[in-house]
Amino acid sequence: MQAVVSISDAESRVLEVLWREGPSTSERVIAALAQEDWEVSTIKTLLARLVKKRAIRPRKEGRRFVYSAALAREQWITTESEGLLGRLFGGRVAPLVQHFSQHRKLSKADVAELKRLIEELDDGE
Amino acid sequence: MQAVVSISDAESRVLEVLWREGPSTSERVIAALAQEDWEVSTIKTLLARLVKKRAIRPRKEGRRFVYSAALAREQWITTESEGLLGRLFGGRVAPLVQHFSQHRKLSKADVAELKRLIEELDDGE
DNA sequence: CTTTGATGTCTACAGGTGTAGTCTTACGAT
DNA sequence: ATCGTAAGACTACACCTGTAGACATCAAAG
Repeated sequence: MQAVVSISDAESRVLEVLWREGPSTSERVIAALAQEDWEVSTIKTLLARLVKKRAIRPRKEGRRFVYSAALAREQWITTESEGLLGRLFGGRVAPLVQHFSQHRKLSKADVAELKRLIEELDDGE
Repeated sequence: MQAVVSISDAESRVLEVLWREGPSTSERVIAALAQEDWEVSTIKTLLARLVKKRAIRPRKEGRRFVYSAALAREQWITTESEGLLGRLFGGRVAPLVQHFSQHRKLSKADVAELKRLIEELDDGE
C-alpha cells in the first residue's frame, strides 16, 4: 500500500495491465504488452523492479508467479495528478481546466460533461 | 521553441525563476532560489543543462551571462499536462475533475470557480 | 600590480530508468 | 531418460538526474 517509491513510466505500463486484467502470470502480462514492442526480457525486468518496489506482489503458483497489483490505481493516479497540479497550477483544478480551455483543447462533449459534473457537485454539496 | 527535450523537475524550478523574473543573471537566479537550499554549484549545473537543452538562452553581457527562457511556460505546461491527462485519464479533462471530486479534493471555492468557467465556455461557444 | 571573489566550465558520482542479454533450472514433450 | 524451452535471477550498460566539488579566469578592489 505504501506508494513511497515512485513508479516510472515504463513500470506504470506494466501496472496498467494488472489493473486492467487482474492478477496475471508474466506470460499474460507479456501478451498484453505486445503493442509496446518490448523484448520479453524487458518486461521481466520491469516486473522484477515493481516487485522490489512492492508495487506488485508475486504469488508462487507452481513453477511460476502470479503477479497482482499491490498499489491501487486510484492511489497512484492521485499521487501523480496532485503532483502535477501542485507543480504547475498551484494545486488547484480550476486553473488546469482554464488552461485547457484557453488552448481550445476542450470539445463540446467535454464541456457538457464538465457542466454535468459540476452541477452534480453543486447540488450534492 | 522546440521543446523536444524533457525538462527535469529541478530544471523546471530554475526555469520558473526566469519565467517569473524575466531574463536574469545567474546571481539573480541563485538569489531567487535561496529557498531551495541548493549549493551555488548545483544551480550553475542546472543552468548549464538548460542551455544545452536549449530551454534557455544565454546572452553575454560583459563578463557574465544573462539567461532568458527560450521555452514558453505555456508550452511547457501544455506538454506536461497533456502528458499526464493522456497517460492517466484517456486524454480528457472531465475524468480528472471527477477524480478530484471523488476524493473530496475540491473546495467550495474550486467548484464555484469551475462553474463560472464552464458557464463562460458554454455561452462563449 | 596583486589579491580576491565571483563566474562559468569540467568533472564526479550514486541512484533511477529504458532496454535487453545471459545463465540456471525445472517442467513438459518425446 | 533426454532435451528444448520457458520462467525467473542476475548482469549490463548508456543516459538522465540530483547534487556538488575543483579549477580557470577575469574584473574589481586595494
